[in-house]
Amino acid sequence: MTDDDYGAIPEQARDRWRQLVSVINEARNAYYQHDAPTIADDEYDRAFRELLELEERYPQLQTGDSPSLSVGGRRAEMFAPVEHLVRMYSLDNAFTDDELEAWLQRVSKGAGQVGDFLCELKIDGLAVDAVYVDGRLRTLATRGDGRVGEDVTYNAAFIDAVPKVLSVAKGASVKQVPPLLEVRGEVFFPVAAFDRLNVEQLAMGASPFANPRNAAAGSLRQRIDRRQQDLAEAESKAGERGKSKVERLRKELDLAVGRLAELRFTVHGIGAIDGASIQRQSQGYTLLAALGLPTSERAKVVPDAAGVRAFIAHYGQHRHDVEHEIDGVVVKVDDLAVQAQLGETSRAPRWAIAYKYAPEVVRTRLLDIAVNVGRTGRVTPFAVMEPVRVAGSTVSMATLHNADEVVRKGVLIGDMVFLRKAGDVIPEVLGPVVEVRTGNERAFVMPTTCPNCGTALRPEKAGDKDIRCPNARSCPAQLRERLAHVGSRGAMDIEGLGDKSAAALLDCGLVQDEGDLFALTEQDLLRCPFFTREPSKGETGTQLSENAKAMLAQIDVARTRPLWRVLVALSIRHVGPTAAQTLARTYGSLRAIADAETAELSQVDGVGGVIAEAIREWFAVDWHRAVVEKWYANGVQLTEERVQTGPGLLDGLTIVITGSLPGFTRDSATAAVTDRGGKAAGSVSKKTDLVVAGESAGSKLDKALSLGVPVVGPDGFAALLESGLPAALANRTDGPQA
DNA sequence: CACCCTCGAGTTCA
DNA sequence: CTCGAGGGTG
Repeated sequence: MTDDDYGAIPEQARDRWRQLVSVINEARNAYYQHDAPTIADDEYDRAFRELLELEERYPQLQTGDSPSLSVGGRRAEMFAPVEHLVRMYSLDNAFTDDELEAWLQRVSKGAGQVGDFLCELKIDGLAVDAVYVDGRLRTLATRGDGRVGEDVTYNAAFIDAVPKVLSVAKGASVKQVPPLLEVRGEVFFPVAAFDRLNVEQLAMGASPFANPRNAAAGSLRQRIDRRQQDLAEAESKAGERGKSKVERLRKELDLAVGRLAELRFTVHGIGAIDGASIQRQSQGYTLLAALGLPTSERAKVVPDAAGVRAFIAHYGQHRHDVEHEIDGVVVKVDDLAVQAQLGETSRAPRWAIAYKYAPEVVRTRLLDIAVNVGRTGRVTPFAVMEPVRVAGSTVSMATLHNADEVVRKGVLIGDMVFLRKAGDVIPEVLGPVVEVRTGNERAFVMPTTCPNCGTALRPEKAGDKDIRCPNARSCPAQLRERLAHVGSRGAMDIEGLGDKSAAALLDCGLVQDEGDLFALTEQDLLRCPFFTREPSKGETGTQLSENAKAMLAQIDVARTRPLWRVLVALSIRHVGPTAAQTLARTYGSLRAIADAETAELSQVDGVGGVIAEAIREWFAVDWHRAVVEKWYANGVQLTEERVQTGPGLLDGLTIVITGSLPGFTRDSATAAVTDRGGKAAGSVSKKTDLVVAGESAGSKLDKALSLGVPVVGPDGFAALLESGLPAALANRTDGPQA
């Protein structure tokens, strides 16, 4: 039983097809009408390929308006599709050393004798396919989907680095030029040319290219033919008036051609070849070089896995000493017989891998610096950037902390900026690429009034770097953020109460502030479309959505949360989980804390004059006290039994937990420590007694090792909770020192 | 009064 | 993760 021809088409497939068609058509329109792609090329290719596959399976889908029927559609008008003689595979990636080792293992298992490896740099450029017939360039095409690419032969004429005619070098081992030769390589801009190009782009008022790959693709895609036609046309009917137009067109053509001339080309593979036989990949390179094709001087044959590691390590150190940008190293099994033995998967050869260097710094355009108002009124500038892929995800925003920080980083709005992921997670703007400044950039000016409520901003205290919106009572941003904070994991932990629902509750007028939260009823929520859904069969009237019901249930459960969570939820300045826990433990009720003298409060460990005063001031505000009263009236528990904890197993110990531990969440692991009288600190210092490192532990582990703080794994953590520090230390994983 | 250690706050993307 | 800033110690 097959789905072919007359089988029913699953609804999913039809939906997906519609989705793909709209993505593709949209991308084509954007590209041809505005010359500005909405999606990345590989995304387009992926969508197109998926469409073809889908239509192959369900031919009924291929209606007359499918983009697949106009192969490349309008794209074909630009650059005709070219089928590669031999399919161009993509390469599997290794992002970590472990993945590299796994590949080395697989290779040695899959082949009896692997022999040499060929290591080469992975150039950040555009993969192309060149076909030479009788030594003459017949076609140059982009990689496309690996089977079919776009014909850019016309432009190839202007790329000096791509040989148009091959000839045999004197003294070469080959006797003659092969009658048919298909080579693969990378077209790229050297870093210096790339920077110049971006300066040019900016001068023309166009966006700079984010990376050399985009620049190479953009340059290769230029309609040189059309520009030439336009120029010829203008010249033929050039009156006095048309003269400036001719000049302009000529200048543009020169620029476009000049760009192509700056492209470099490095070959790194053979597709089809007639009239020559080779046994090794490296031998192939020698042959190509002998024919006058540009091969990399940096490719190196190494005898074993150790050689591979050394090559990778070397260029990891000297990444930026090369004239082009490198995103990694390609490792290939050199022996073609072994390559054949290992074979290919459906998408990539098993005999090669692309090792990608890990910590990435990319460039992108700083479009704007906007400001955000947080729950405490703090005004934080953040960078709004052209979305760019860095270290595994697409980033478009990054915090800039405060106005001083913007000045310190020296970035201007409109700058090209360096961006990285700090700790591989949090995007961080490093600074501007000053070389490509045009003078059109403008400095960021910190607003003086709140963008949300218009209140004049001011620092809380003289000398503070942060400036704040003092309108805590009615600034919409602060209200929303505070409300969402009540629901957050560190506070009352109400699932379903986040930014979105907080905004909805306020917009619909269901709450005036966080005080009304615990009085919410089903009837209330029904008045707000955000929390409702259409009635299904058999129901009458608008219904509460499942999410809304769940949120109400969570709000109900939250009424009996421990006192410290209530304290955190109130957003009292400087009172976070740690201070709240000591306060709750010391006083046992919110009333006692509200009534305490500042002198008394500041005796509490971790609470000093500033925090004590902040607490007193908070409770002195009428509407703050009203919040507490409303919560109390609606059943929120404001006291807790002071559990007399006997001497704990971990009394006086400071433990830092990093990474993920099997069987624990971050919170439950810290709770396990504090329950036993220990202190679960957030950062490692000399005072740390023990670091518990779980899966994928990060910089804290490094810090511990450098400070000589003992480190244990999950086993050690179990021992710690069971029988204390000495038992845990028996499980040290950092190489115990005496 | 330095300094170091912590905490709080804001924050990104899938 | 990073910055700012409070708390505590020498």
